[in-house]
Amino acid sequence: MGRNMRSPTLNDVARLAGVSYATADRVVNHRGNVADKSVRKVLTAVEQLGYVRNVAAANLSRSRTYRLAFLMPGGSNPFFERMHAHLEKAASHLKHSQVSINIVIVDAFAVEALEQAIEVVAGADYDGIAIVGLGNDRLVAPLNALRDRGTRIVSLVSDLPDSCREHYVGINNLKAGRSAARLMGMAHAGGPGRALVAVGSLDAPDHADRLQGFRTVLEEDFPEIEIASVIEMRDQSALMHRMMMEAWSTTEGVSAVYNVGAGNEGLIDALRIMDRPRRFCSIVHDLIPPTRRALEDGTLDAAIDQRPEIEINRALTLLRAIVDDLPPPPMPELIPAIFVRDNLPDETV
Amino acid sequence: MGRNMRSPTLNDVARLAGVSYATADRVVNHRGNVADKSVRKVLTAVEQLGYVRNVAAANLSRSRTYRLAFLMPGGSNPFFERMHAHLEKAASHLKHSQVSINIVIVDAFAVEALEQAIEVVAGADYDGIAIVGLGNDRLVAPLNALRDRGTRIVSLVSDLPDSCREHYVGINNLKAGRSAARLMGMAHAGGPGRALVAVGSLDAPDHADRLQGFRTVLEEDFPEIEIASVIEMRDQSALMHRMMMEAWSTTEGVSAVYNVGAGNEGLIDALRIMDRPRRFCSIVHDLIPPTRRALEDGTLDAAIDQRPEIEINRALTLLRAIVDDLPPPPMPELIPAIFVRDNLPDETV
DNA sequence: GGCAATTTGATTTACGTCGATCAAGTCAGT
DNA sequence: ACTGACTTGATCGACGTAAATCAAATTGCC
Repeated sequence: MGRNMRSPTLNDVARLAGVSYATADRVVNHRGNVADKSVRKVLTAVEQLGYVRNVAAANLSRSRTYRLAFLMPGGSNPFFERMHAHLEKAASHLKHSQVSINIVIVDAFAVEALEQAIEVVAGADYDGIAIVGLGNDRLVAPLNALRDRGTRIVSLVSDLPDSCREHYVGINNLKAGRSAARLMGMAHAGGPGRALVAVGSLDAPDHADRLQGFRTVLEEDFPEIEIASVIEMRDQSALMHRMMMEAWSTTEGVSAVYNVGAGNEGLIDALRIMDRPRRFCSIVHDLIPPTRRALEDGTLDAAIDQRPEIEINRALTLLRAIVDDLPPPPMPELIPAIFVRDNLPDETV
Repeated sequence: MGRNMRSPTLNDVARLAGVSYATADRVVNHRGNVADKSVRKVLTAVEQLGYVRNVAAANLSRSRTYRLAFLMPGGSNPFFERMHAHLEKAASHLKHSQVSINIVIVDAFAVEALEQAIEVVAGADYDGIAIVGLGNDRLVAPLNALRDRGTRIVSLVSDLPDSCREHYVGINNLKAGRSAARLMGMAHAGGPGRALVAVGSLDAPDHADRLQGFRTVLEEDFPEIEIASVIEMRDQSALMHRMMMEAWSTTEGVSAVYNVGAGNEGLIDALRIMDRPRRFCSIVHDLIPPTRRALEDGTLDAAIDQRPEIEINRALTLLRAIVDDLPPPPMPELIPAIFVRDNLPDETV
């Protein structure tokens, strides 16, 4: 523990290894054409000194810029709008750290569109990309091609096939669904109940996971709560409104509602009209302006949220780290956040 | 939006301003001895080009090292143990970004000890420090002295007097207490209830805030739930156990328990012994091994957590940013996390 | 108009790395 | 011992900034 612990430089390594700077450089930068004996000497010296290359100096030297792209759904989805907004903010902040970020809009749920987008970015020589993924095998080939051209890949919100990305930035949707069920169970205080469940698409792995988690916990721990019906709609707010009203009028004794996917606006409007009993529990996903307002006025009891801003930040730190060939900084697991009326963030979300 | 938008250098600024590099440097680095006219010309050019100095190059040039210190309670508190553990991890990761971190252990709740510690670090010429604060005016003078010596200050977990720090990294404890009440209310499903509340010290502003938030929500939204008694103990686990058993046997119809502070081990042991009714709600703060186990086996219903690892990470990014005189990156508000049995992180916490 | 003080320009070194180049060295096989 | 292939050493010029020096130019003041 010396006083002025200057970190060792590559020069120090070369000197200790008894080789020239050039040779040490050849080793650490994998330039090849080095005798095994020298490689060993250099690696030993690296180990011994605890040398890590000074990334700032390295990037300065090669005037490195981080060229990143984010492939994600756009348009009318308020969740992704929130994500975009934060990404823009982060991008303008990082502009002065030589990071440039392109946002590539992709149609939601559409494998072909995503496949196509991947091929487009493959031509643009990005250093790293973040993809809101789909668990479809058609993506494996183009993604591997991308990787072979030197582009690093992380998946965001929804995972890709394991082999295609270096990290997944998102929550465990099984846990999210389980948590919803737990809250709903708590809200029934041991009493019986009937729940209406709405889901965007059961093809989407995240929705399927949530529903499965939800089911499991109800069965295991709250058998007196029954799932009256699972309504599938492709995140359509208007459809949600209609079907919810219908289910409400045709189903007896509904005590709870859980929306696995999007389309919360329609659900909330329906809830406001419905003549709910005093003990009624409604749980949705994603904190967006309508759900926030509904939490505040008591129409909703809880919203499970992924904290998309945090996910964006993580994706960015991760991408920068892996582009630099550095181990990612220690970060605790992303947790499905449970929002109630009282722990909402101050900023208008 | 040109193709290869190289960021402008100080040389570009100087050229545009019609002065020499040396003069531009004098302006941006506040070295003085520059005519007002030149200052204005340079600043205009900076604005016009959107120049921001290349921090990597700057730090390389002056071989900058970030000397940071964390002043926080140590010893037997499992919450701070968790915090320490993560800080060590982060420190060893950042060692190779020229960041050195010293942890200074301070007695919890002790103003004199904190005051003394601040004076000690004042002699060590740190670039920045993070302090688990106390809202005491005795700290104002030494903290200002510190700041005048060029040390940047952020408060962590518990705030300092406003004027003494540049940022506060921590949750809003009012929201935390309110959330606890909301969950407890939900768990009573409109029925009546009596709650036992335990608190570490009402002098600690965070505990006081939590209790006040808790009270407010119960009064406003769940008037049928009554606070049977508020037991104050200085986070003593054994005392907690004893007093909880006593309160339990002397109070009729207790339906819920809320622990505002530490000492959860004692509470959990008591809960396990107590013959609780089927619908019973227990809520605590801080996810630590005992509370995690208690959530898993159903002894506890919810734990409100600050995510200390995230707080550490934020404090570190913030400190680095302000030491570099840069605006901090956009980060969403820290939210009291609600943990139930089902959204616990995988890692053993 | 002249002296001193202030302001400016020009230039240099250093920071640690990358990506080159070029000459010199080693070694195997013939 | 000679060729050709591989291996090494030495060195150089970026990258953008900090920090310093010294000489030159511009000011203010009487």
